[in-house]
Amino acid sequence: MSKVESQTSLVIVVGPTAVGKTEISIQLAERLDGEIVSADSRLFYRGMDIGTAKPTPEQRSRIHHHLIDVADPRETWSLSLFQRAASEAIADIHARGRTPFLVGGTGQYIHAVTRGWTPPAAAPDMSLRADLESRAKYEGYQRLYEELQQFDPASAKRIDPRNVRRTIRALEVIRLTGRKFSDQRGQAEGPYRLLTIGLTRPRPELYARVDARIESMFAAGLREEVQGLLNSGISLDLPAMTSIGYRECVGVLQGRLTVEEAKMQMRRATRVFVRRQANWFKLDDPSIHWFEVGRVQIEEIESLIRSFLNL
RNA sequence: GCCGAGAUAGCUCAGCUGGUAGAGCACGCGACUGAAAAUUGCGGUGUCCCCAGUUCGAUCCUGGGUCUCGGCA
Repeated sequence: MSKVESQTSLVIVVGPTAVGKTEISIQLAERLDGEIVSADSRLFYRGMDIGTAKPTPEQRSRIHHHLIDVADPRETWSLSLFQRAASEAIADIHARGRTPFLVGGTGQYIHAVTRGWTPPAAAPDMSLRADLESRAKYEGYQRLYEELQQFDPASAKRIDPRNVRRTIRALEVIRLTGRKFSDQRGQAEGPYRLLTIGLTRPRPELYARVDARIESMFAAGLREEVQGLLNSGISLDLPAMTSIGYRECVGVLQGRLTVEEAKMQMRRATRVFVRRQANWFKLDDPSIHWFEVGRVQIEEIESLIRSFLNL
């Protein structure tokens, strides 16, 4: 068996939020006997459906989706957990003779899978983080950063001094493992044979879709969904509750924001999000096959995938 | 109609009795290896409402206009 034949073929579908990934990827999976592995840091969580624009039950009945609704919102899922679960799901789909599609908007997670990242194995230590956070607050972020410079200059060079989050993570790994953070983050040969489909739309069109989607989220009961989470006693500083739409609705429910203000903040935050997502997948990346949604026929993408899969 | 206040970046506004401008947000670009829809770095934005005058020089001073917002009729 040649190396190529022994490698699992993986189709990636990327693109900004609201571009139309969900529907297009389902159609492609239907035509190509595929299953979808979600690469989205918010779709893990059960009970967060409206604000995350999760694929609907109807959509999910058409195609098997993996890594959706796999966690309680009170849990914290992470890059490493995702990476492991995604590899398993892909292997499982492949073993059953079907085609895995990795679809989602969380660029970091997709790179971790496709580029064979090996993140440092030290699991998050919340009390250590809280400790370091309070030091950053009372002694200043400079102190933490100086500490990082001292113990791991290579990491310090790659992290902005004021980026307390990343500084803390690096210090955490050093503290927990006794080794430098920079020595532990690796990148292996990616384990898959890849075809990356990028979906795009002109920014103004995308922004208009975002605005419309925000309206329909409220119409569909976003506030009630958030109220339900609050009723369950969820803590507001969990990652799940930092999601766009959720934090703003909390503001409304606590009387800090009007609905109009919340919508405006959501529009802004989502547009910023769109731009930041674009940092992970560039239009001039030669390894990505870009298609403008609305101007491309699904058959065109399908036939590209077919030839990749040798069908 | 009268009396006040104002007109500066896409928006909200700052601008020391004159030397052609600035902050937040927005917008654009970048970083990211167990919080990533998180966190964070960098960068443009302009007939300083119009016309005249004073001045070597007006966003700033003077006069006139236009418009906006208050208050009183």
